[in-house]
Amino acid sequence: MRKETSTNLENEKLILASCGTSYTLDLIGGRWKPQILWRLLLQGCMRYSQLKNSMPNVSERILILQLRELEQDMLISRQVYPEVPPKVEYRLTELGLSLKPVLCCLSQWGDANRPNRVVSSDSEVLSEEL
Amino acid sequence: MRKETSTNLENEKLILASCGTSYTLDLIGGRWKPQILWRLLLQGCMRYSQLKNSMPNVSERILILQLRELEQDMLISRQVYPEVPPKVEYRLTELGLSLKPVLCCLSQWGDANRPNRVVSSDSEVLSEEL
DNA sequence: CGGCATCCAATTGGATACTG
DNA sequence: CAGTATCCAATTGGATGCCG
Repeated sequence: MRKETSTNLENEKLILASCGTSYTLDLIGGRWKPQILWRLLLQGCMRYSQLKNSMPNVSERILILQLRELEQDMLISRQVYPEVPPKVEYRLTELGLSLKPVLCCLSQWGDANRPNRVVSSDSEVLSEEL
Repeated sequence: MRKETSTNLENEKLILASCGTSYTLDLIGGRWKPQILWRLLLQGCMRYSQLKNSMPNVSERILILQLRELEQDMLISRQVYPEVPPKVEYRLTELGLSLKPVLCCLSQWGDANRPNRVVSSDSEVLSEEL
């Protein structure tokens, strides 16, 4: 006979919740993934060189690795144009686009609770638009 | 004279957004932090041994490190009772409690989009993952 | 009971140079 | 233009043992 039925229920809930949370964090928690995802969210579509030039603090290898992971996780798509010079475009997939409210949620909490945060009106504008 | 005013605005927005997102992820993105946070969210208050016994897959050192980080980031509080044997209780701070909607958001997206996810009440399958 | 110290393995991050 | 390859540093994760 099992005691603590309600505790077991609580346990199942937290296991489910923490699993889902960890899964999401695994996908978007990479060092540069938020920046990549936000750029693609706001720009819609970007070439590799655009991404690279807009993120000067990340080395090419790391950027490629992050892009490959996002691609394997089906969050972004990579389209190669077979021309010379080469042209590769990245954009969010449907799954990636579905992350929008999640990213928005994370951004808002972080912006609200980050010390020494920027208090200007840009953040509110951002919150409205997203 | 600056060209591309809209592009600059876009740039500011994404910087703000990705900064806030990265900040939040830095706080909750630790390997075991989702589990800890969810436990404290659902249980309200837990002793160290409770946490440890409920998370058999994490070593003590790592668990302590994660708890220390959460404490330094003001997400959880650590209360020591000066008695013998020692007694230490962990609970969420107000800031930690404010993460609830964020964690819910992450959990829901992960649960909805995780492949091979548990669709019904299979507690056995879940037990394996913890 | 609730840790900390030590030591080690694994993963991740990164600078640089080179290529089809 | 859009990457690879190589090599190396840093961070993280973890098992074990000891302590007040």
